[in-house]
Amino acid sequence: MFSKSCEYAIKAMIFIAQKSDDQKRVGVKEIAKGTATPEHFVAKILQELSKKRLVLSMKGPSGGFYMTNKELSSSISDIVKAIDGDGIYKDCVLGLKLCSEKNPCPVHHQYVEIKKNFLSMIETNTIIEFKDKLEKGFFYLKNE
Amino acid sequence: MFSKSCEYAIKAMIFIAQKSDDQKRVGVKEIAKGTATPEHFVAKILQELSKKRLVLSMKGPSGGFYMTNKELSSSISDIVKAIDGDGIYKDCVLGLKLCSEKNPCPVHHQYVEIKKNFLSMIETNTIIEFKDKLEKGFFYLKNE
DNA sequence: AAAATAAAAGATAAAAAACTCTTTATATAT
DNA sequence: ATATATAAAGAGTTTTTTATCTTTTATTTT
Repeated sequence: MFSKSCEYAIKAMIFIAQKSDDQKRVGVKEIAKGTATPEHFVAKILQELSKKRLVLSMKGPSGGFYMTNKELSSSISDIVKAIDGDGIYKDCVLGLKLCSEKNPCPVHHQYVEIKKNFLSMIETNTIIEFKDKLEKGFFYLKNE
Repeated sequence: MFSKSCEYAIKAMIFIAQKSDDQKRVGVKEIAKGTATPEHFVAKILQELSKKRLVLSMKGPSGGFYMTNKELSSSISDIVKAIDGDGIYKDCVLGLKLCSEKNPCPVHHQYVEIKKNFLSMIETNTIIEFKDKLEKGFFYLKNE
């Protein structure tokens, strides 16, 4: 579904949302440990997220990654598009190059509906909601 | 979503269903050309499908790949499981190792419903239906 | 200003996926 | 029987993804 990079990006962003605020930042080591991701690899991904302004960062002592309300309002979809691109939006599920409404693959019409729900899911779920729900104990992130 | 191998497998099986019957078989070259897939690569995948009895094959002159009613009743899901494994059935969409009903990731409950519809789609769509529908002109396969 | 800390950048390496080529085995047709 | 056609098997190669390591740059603290 999503690439490993993308999965790591989502987990890292949720983790940063938990642990940081305007005052407090989280370092790569802590993020890697807290999300069970390879440290150097997740560092690379964080660079990318930072460059695209999905997370903020500060160098130096007491530096690290953090998010403000703006970044916290990112959806899963925003992260997916930043890391994996928009393939999930436009590619045919069977991999046909020219599949479309006018030239549909055998499952195109059925898939349209399913995709709509899936995209809606990743678009409406934002990081800040995860943070809120997690704090209320509705969900668990660190389960691996 | 699916690997390239899996996409090629699905296309190849639909193509074989179109072009072959008990008497007539299709060769790798024709399959590759008819599905716009790399010849040697799709040959490899056909070996796998043949070993797992999703398609039948005969060596020698007038040999090639073919399917009987039994093979024609395979679903997309059968092909996916044969080539990509059952990850799509059991893996967490966010990549969490221990995500489950009891220990759900933030989108688990929403995804359950979407996944149900998706799996239903790939389980109920069988190769023989594609063949029938294609012959009736409802769909187009070779559009790339 | 100097030292320390932490991300950014860049280079490298390992693993997996995608793809190609060559040889072998098997069936058919002559 | 022999020649031929075709899939099976196996051994590469290339590309992409995943992962690691090193150096540089920016910031803070002392």
